[in-house]
Amino acid sequence: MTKRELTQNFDFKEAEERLYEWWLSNGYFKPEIASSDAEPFVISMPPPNVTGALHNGHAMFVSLEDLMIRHARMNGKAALWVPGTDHAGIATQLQVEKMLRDNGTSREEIGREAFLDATWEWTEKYGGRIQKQLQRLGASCDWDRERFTLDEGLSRAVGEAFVRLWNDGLIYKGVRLINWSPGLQTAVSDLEVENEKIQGKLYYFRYPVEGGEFLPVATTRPETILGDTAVCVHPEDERYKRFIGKKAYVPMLNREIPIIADEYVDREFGTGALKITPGHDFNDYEIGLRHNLDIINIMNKDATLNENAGPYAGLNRFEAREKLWADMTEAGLTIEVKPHEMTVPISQRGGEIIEPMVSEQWFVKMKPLAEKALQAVREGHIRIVPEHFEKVYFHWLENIEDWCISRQLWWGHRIPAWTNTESGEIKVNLDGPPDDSGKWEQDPDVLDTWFSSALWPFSTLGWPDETPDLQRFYPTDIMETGYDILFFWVARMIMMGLWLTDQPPFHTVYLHGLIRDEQGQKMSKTKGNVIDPIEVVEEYGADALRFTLLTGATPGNDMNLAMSRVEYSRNFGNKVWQIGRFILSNLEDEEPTDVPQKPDLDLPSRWILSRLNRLIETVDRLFATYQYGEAGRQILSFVWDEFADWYVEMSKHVLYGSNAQAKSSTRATLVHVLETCLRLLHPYIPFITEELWQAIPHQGEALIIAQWPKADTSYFDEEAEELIETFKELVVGIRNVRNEYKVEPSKRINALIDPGSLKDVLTEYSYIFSRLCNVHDVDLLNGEAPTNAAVVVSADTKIYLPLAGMIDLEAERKRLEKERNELAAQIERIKQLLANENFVTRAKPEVVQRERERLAEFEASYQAVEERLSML
RNA sequence: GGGCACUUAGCUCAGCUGGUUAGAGCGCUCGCCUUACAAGCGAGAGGUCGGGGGUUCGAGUCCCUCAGCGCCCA
Repeated sequence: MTKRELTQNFDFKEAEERLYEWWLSNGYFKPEIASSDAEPFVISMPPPNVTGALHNGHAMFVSLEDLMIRHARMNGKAALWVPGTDHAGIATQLQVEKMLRDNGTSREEIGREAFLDATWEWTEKYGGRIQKQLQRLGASCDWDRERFTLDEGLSRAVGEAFVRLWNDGLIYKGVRLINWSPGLQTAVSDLEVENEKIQGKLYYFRYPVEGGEFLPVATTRPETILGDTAVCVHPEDERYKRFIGKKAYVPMLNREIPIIADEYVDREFGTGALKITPGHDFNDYEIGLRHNLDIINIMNKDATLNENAGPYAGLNRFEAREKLWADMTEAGLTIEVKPHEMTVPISQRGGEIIEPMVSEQWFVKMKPLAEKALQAVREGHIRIVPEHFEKVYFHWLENIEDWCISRQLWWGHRIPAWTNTESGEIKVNLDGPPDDSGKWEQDPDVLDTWFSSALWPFSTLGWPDETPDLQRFYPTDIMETGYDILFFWVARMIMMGLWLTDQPPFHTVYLHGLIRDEQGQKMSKTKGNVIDPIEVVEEYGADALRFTLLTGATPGNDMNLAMSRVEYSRNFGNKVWQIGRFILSNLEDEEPTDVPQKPDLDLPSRWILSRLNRLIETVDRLFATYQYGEAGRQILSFVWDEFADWYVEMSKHVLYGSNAQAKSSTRATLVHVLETCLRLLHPYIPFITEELWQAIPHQGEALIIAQWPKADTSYFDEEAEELIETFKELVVGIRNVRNEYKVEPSKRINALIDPGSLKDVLTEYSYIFSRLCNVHDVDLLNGEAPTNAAVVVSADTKIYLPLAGMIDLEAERKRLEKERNELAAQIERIKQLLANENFVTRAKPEVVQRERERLAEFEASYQAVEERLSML
């Protein structure tokens, strides 16, 4: 490949789409790019809503999962990332219903079949948008294997799962109190209900009791009085004991109900007497079951009151509350109304208040499924990162309730159950009615969308068929998603996977946090603080967004996304680009693709290669424990703070010099270090690294399939690292002096070195001073140290900077005294440490040794500063 | 009510096998267009790591406790 002239900056707008297309068309995203016997590495993408648009949660999972996939691919694995979308029952149906309303019709009007046609049209129109947006972020998933929860294969999987669970006795149909969404007109599961704290009221009133007495009762929902089937007191409550067993009369309806006793009652709350409405309250429902109470449903599907509410029929819940209370007041039955903080159940989707209602629905019996899921994590077959979410997972599964899976919607997988119109018998059958009698009616409901999502890791690979993909790529490896759907999705996948495939669907769950705005506020349209990832990509490039998300968060913790961080990430990309430009412009005709021979390496090269290989080792260690953020920061720090700021600067002396062999060796080192860094960075910032890699000398056809670097410990070079440390200390010291004495940056000054024990190396590499702190002549000190000079000290090395006419002896004394005091404090601290016998005997030997060495250095420096002070 | 996290520089956050003088970005001060980079370079200021107690030779890091803030479940 011929070298390209690099533009001044990376033109991500031009390059991103081109590179993506190129990767895609070369089949790099497919696991088949690896050798046929390669170990697979598989991630199932959390399927976004088919008609949805990209938000930061998507950007987060793409960044993380693409990083994992690219890393695995570079490690020679058969990396497979299965993409797809979710039919999102409620959300999509709501969108289509709104469209129908806007067109002056409704789903009821056009009927089920036409509605489904309209919804398919809708998904075809708006589906695909999210895929393109994922691609803009660089998602290297295998689009040939893309799936949709409602496509034919997955629908078959859903049917199969339903049948198996039914046959195993884990699915049942029953009448129970469920969460009803009056706005959506469907049942929802416990998880789809959110509890919101509100400032409500507690209503105190008098419950009429036989014999003309009254029992004081308090309630937060007076309208449910109409559905009361008992009044309950604590069995040991002296105030009310005598009422137990008597009859009470429902206010305004005069329906007769019993007064019962149950220890559930909290004597401290309200009046200590509880009205029981089993038809509209979960706690009351439980009490009702215990006491065999009647269950009266007083509401219609739209939460208006029904005929059981007598004169209040037809009113909605809130009107009924007002009217009933007014009527009771008139009847002299009310006592008082007090402000009361309470929680109300809110629909996750519709936002309206959920009504507990008795209804016939389909349920999955969860206990047997949960048992297996608990075991899998307890026994370590599945690991959750970060670990503390395991506790959350345990707690939820240990207290799990049955899952209401039927939805009174049309968009979704229709329940494959048939009811005999004559006998009422229920049969589950996948392909049409159980027989041709014409007496079977299919259940009108569809399944909760999460039911199909729960099968995702294996249904996308072909289950229930034993396809080659299922055999090779299942179980998958990592499930990466947000902690907010741990119960909704992750736990259910684990349960279904274990039950239906006898295997954990993945061995690791990696949970990321939520993305908030810079102030830590949740992003919302109403607050107007939403950051659109696509806009960020357009302004700063996909790499910048990815790098920010990857290095700005730790597993399981929320992240506050600040645009200043995105900008910084973009700047880092630019820094990498500029290093590339510098190296390319200094290669002349050389095309080094190997590291130079070790004997040819100069000190700076030995140093940077040692640092590079340590970096690789560190990054590998961090990757092994999923610490991608820390790994990314380490790479940045190496590239910017060590490679660019020091090695590249030092290399200029050689590159601009005349020693051909030294030039060659330095060029090779520059290319090698950059090329290795590009490989390390590729999973983070795939676009700019691929573009740059193609431009510099390299082996292989594409960075995306290049080998992940391996640390070569033979490059570890403690001596070089210590020497360069000393150089850096001296250089910073000289720059500091220049700054303090306000020496013009452009002015070249001279230096006299008293090299102490480092004579040879300081002499050989004295150019470092001239190049990095603009020092003109660097000479060895001959004889007496000059008086009119500032001094920089590191251990037994001293550098004098004769600044004729600029040195204020008093200022120099102060500067050195400050330094002396700091050194003295350090020496004192270490001496105390070493005087502590416990430290010397119990601390690790290398720690003690290190402290001894440091003490020696500090003492040498101290002595030098002291000497200098005495001369001034 | 139960459970789980969090509290580190002015702001936003790293710091996961306990071990140099606790780091970064933004912001702030001073100085620089030094032929890869002003999306940059150089030099700085700024923190008793929420309070208290404990374990340890040694604690931002482990344990207990209190406080504050947040999330999940009921």
